[in-house]
Amino acid sequence: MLTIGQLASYAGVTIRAVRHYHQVGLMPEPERDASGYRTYDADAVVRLIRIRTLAEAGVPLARVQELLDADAKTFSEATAQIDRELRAKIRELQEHRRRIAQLASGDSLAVPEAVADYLEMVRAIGAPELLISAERDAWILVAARYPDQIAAFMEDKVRQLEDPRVVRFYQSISRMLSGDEKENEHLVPEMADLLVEMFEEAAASGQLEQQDLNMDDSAFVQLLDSMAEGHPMVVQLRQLLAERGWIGWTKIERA
Amino acid sequence: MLTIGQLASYAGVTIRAVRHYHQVGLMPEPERDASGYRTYDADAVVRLIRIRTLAEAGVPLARVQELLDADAKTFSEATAQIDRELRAKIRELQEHRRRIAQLASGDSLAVPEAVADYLEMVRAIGAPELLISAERDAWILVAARYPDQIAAFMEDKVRQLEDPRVVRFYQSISRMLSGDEKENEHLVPEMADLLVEMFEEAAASGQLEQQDLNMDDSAFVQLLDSMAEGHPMVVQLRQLLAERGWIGWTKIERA
DNA sequence: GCTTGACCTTGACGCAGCGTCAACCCTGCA
DNA sequence: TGCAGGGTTGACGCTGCGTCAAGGTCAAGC
Repeated sequence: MLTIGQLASYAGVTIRAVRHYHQVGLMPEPERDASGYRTYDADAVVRLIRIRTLAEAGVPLARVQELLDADAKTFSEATAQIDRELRAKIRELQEHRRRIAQLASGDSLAVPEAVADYLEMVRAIGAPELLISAERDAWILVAARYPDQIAAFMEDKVRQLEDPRVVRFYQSISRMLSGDEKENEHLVPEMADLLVEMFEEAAASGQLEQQDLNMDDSAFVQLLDSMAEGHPMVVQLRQLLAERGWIGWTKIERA
Repeated sequence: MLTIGQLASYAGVTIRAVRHYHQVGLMPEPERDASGYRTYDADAVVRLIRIRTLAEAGVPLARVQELLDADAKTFSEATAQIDRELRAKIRELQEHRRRIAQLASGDSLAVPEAVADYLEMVRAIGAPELLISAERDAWILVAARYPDQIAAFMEDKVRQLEDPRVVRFYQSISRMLSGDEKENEHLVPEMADLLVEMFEEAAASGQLEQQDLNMDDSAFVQLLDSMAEGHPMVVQLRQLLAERGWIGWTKIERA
């Protein structure tokens, strides 16, 4: 007769594993000796080795029993099923590897490549890092909300950068952030004028209606607005724009 | 301001996941409104999306924090590390697939191929299934105890099958199991004679000493003996062998 | 006969990442 | 005012054991 330790060592498993198999009903609890020790015979070793063999092949414990007393047909069906599950897990992990590799190579966490490219252009024209980082956050939101449209949005934004006034606008922001208060008193109204000029053009060419189609979720627009309003400059600008008849920020509308 | 449901839906995760992230400290618990509801802002959405992005790439939650505020170098080291872990898991699963395939194709659970081949030969010479199944169990034990030597053991056993007396011995067992009591009274002493004859030869050619080298674990020998003693025929045979000066079963010795 | 160390016992938490009740409160709309 | 559809905390479930904790038991050496 064997103790649990001898059983476990003959079968090449841990004592804890044996007790676990008792607990889940894979092996019946054996007789106890006078002092309460479990006593095993050779058949228990054989059964335990069979269990171990299946477990080491990736068979979930919950299905080991069914495989142990399966006929050839049932057995091969079950192994085929388990193999499918193993393949699925492997595919999942490979997908993880793909994503990890993308993150490692990619510019910045959680933004699609198109956004990263756009942000690089914005940086190139001299926008401050503070703004770039704020834009990145905003576009992360947009990309999560409209994953299919983010590429089109970025095309639009890149085209807008061709307008020298847009470039001037970003550069003004840069000057504002590094400059002193006094200078900013000129700057902000100038920027408002610039924006109004562009808004009028956009309205004339029908671009404002296109905006309506894209940004149909007003709660989401409010959310993006709320991010921008973290900066006093935006608040100030929106005030001036409102005086000139334009409201909104993420989504621009005539008052 | 957002509720937890809105936050979760913007970020594309479940409410339960958000609460879990609070619990493990990945996201700080936000302010509550008058009625105890959690209230979130846009930054929370951004943070949550970043977390989701990492989690979906297979980064363990415990390391997400560290990756979120890592510089480029730390980040790439960490992702390399995680990729190694993913590869290791994939290898493990592939090993499981290999084993499952072996089991599916193999003759019988948990026996090495050499044993399965030997058992097939035993079956071919007309041994009864009961004995084959008992032999299989015994060899499962031996293979687990001496994995490196099992192939050599099988070579020995296959060679033994070339002796016509061994074949006759197995066939006698077959007759015994199917025959009636009266006939067995002759059979068992005959079998004992046959065994003694072979033992004497083995002793003369020095094969018994080789046995000593292989079976050095006396507790294990006892274990195997105990399996055989499940059958009254073995008990009877051992009695007769003992009278003729031979003791043991798994390991044969002169009295 | 006593100590020592190795082995046995049960019980319970821990791990990863949430899913899924349960039982109850809050809010907005008809 | 009632109801549907949010929200809240709390706790168990899943997988396969590892790892304490707090003992009782056994064999061996003194």
